[in-house]
Amino acid sequence: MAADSQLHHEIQGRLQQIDQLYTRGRQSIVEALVEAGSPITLPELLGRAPNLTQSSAYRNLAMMEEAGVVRRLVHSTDHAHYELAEDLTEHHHHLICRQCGLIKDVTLDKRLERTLDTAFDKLAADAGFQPDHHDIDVFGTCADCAGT
Amino acid sequence: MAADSQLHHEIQGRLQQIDQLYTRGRQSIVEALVEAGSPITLPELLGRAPNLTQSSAYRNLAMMEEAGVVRRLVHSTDHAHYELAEDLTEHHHHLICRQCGLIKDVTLDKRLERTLDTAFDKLAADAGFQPDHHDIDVFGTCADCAGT
DNA sequence: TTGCTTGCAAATGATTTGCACTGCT
DNA sequence: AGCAGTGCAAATCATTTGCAAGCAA
Repeated sequence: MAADSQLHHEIQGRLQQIDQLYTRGRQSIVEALVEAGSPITLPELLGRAPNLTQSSAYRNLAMMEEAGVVRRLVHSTDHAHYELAEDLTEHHHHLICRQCGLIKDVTLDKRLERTLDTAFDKLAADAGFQPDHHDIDVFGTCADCAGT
Repeated sequence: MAADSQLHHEIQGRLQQIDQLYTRGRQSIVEALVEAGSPITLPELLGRAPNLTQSSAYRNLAMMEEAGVVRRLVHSTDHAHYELAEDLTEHHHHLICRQCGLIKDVTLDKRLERTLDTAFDKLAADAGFQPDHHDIDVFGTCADCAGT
């Protein structure tokens, strides 16, 4: 709970920086994302917070992405998935089930992450890129779908 | 040239396996992807092969994705990008410019790839996943946009 | 011929937007 | 009162699909 109110406070701060209020509806979105625990789609979000309206949810998610509060993931043709920004949670990657679309968060060990960052920095530099973030998605079949 | 006709032959084989012909239009798509050298969007594809029609291009790309000939990348809200399947080219990852959307292919060294695969297999196993592929996208700013 | 492919135009579905209304401050 | 936020309904835009006509085996 303490961690939660800390989170809400931090978020309010980030919204303030772009002159936005942390309204009840926006809090509902954040709470739904926290409770979900992994990236969810807009319909899923509305299911978890029925007080929300589709258009406002889209609007607020877009605004909060601006504010660095949420992140939008696009892996498939249909619904994008949303999760809290990484620096509000933890640096992590995704295990994605090709069958059902389930997305599971996973973390790599620090040493390996450091190795990767070094490798990416070098690669990017060679290509004239200035890297600022990396995503790793591992595709496969989840336990449920494997049993099909 | 030799490598190219080899490629076309291989592709024709893959299409045959799902009872599809390697028609002129489909060849145009593949040629455009080869010439592009990096993932391109549908409008870009049509620009490179003006003989193509939008709907047929979409249809054929979808079918060729089925056949394991092309891959569809979805990183942003707008147009998806298409590239040849990895086993027709080479295992690689993407450097993506946040400003202009440019996507550049890069490869990691074999040793690091092996380390990663091992790590992912372990992670996935712990989560009950059966992994079959990984994508790594490095986001940042490309040389052109950095000069803005 | 005999279907598989194509092109055109219309449909679909996620996301966005206009506008009038509600609720803070 | 005054303006940011919301909900509703209509608009967008990438992608998909139905159908009639063209092309390859």
